[in-house]
Amino acid sequence: MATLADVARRAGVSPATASRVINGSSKPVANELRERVLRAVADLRYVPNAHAQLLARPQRSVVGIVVHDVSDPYFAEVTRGLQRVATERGRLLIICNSYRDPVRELEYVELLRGQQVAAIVLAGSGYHDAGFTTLLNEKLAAYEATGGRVAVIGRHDHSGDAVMPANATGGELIGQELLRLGHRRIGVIAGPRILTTITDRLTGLRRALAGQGVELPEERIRYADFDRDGGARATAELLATDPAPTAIVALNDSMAVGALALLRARGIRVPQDVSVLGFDDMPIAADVTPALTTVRLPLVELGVRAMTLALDPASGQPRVESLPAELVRRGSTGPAAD
Amino acid sequence: MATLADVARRAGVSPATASRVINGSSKPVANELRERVLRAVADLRYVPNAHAQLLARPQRSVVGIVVHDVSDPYFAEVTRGLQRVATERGRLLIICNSYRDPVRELEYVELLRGQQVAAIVLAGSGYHDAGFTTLLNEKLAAYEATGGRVAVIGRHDHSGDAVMPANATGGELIGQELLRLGHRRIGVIAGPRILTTITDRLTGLRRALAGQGVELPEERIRYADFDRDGGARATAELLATDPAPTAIVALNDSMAVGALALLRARGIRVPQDVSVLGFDDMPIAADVTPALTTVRLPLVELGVRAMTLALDPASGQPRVESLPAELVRRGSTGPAAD
DNA sequence: GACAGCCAGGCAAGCGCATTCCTGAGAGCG
DNA sequence: CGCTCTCAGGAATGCGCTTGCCTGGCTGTC
Repeated sequence: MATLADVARRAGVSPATASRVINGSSKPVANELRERVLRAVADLRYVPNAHAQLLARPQRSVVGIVVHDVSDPYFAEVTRGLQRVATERGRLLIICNSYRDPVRELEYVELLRGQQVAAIVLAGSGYHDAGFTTLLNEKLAAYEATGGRVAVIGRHDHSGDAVMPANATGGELIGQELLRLGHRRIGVIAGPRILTTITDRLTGLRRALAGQGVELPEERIRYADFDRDGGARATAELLATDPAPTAIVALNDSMAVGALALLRARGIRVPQDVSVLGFDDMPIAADVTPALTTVRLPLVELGVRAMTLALDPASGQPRVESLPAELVRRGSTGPAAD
Repeated sequence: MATLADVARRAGVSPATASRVINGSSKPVANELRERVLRAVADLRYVPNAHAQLLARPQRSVVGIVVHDVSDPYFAEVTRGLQRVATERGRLLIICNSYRDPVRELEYVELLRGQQVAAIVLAGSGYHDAGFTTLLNEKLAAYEATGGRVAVIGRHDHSGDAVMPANATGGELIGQELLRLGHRRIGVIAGPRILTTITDRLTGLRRALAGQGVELPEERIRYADFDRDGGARATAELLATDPAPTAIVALNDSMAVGALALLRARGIRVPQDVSVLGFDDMPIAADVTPALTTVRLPLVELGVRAMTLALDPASGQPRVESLPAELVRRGSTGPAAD
């Protein structure tokens, strides 16, 4: 790799001068020298060593984000928002997938810290694990103590800047809609127990139902993998309960799609025999059949806000922005069967 | 940020010793000193400055990938494969989205080069743009000249290691299936004209059809945005041609989903009135209604192979691996209407 | 008891760059 | 013509770290 010194030698100038013309320093350089340097840069295909630059002048321009899984549509959308703002502001993005593994999440925070990133955005649910939370906050605090910025999306486990989707409210909206349609036997596909997002959504749902005296017994809650197949499996289990639920609530859309697929395979009609509801309103939700009734979360906006928070100068106290949830009625829900 | 020197001072040793215990150097260090250093590291929450490390010992451990758009399901899957291998081998991944902009792609290659990444993987279609191709190859060559490794997925514009999905074969498979079902008036939703992937798929399709004397006139090919809405718009245009096509081939699944949505909105039955075919077999393809007949590309495998190629030591000559395409028949296709 | 051999740990160089400080040459003025 | 002021460009330093090399104290052997 060609170095600054190579460029300088070829141009017949000192490295200092070469550096100045390459960086457009305020210090004036004679036109002839400038051109010689530029030509040498082109000839040598010189690209500055970013590590050396960062060592010499520690300005942090990279932002790290830790998401559960970019290929999950939820995070794909959130990431799109994060990316948009980062790019607009000329920041490079390092995307790390934790695959919902708290240990890996911790490792990535450490790694990002070593990379001297300007900010870290943690996107996705927190974990019900006090030990983990303590450790995470310690690491985050150490990072912030050195000027690093942190923003989180949808998690309670960090007390700094955060943008929060209305998970509980979304749960309530679903509960109200179910009651309106006369459902009282409700099955829930809940995703991994360890995620706080799940608890939040479940709590909202429970609250709404309890208002009308409807219970959510533990046997009608299935903790499944957060994807399509997890949803299908959980649906099969719920159908095996007796009496079977008249409505199935999946706590994200991927699992709802799995539920739809299994019901179709079993010849069970949606919504005539059973209603299905999702959560998130991921892009494909309107395109499955029947189209999915779900709770819309402003996914891209979550990312946009979080990155904005992370990149704006730190304010004295933590800023928490709440983003609304909204019920989207589509074809997968109808009046209770009995 | 605490530095190595801080740690050394606190432990009462030299920076050299501290470095050695932290890196687990082969050189032995007395147990007592080792413990003192470890304690200092913990107390100070010391994390080595990755840039300084990379400067001092230029071992490149991060890999950069440039994709068109991670939130596109196609690339989400490919990225999953890339990520898997990178993680297994302990490499950090920098993901850059070019959003199908050649200029941005060039910029990212440059940036990744400056980051001293060990390898660059370019995923996604090349461009019909000779100027761009030349520039790209120049930059890539300069990068490889300094020991950088390059692998590409599904593009012809670089002569090094590559893994190629069978785009043309996939097009042929679709053509054959169409002929088998008796379709002769075929509309194509083609995605951006500038992408070589589109041309490849189109060429295969044309070849199969030409075998039976079926033509693909230019007015039945719509060059649309590569997403759902682009597919819907293009479908509306194709329906306006007279006589309307009996089958619509979308050159990726997202556009096919858009086609399905528009047809449903217009009350046109699939496959009775018109057949619809997609390309890629993205995860959701089986869950739309009717389920999408499409060409399956081993998306995750593409990523796995490419990253493997990129991380394995360079061989003398370029290695090109071809991955097969396979037709997946589902509910969206049927015999021609007339 | 003296010397060779060995090993833990420190010293210092250098990775590639930005930047401060200094030098030397030219311009301007008396 | 000589002096001072100005400014372009170069020398040198340091960012945080790794590592080759050297030192000093120890053990072992004859």
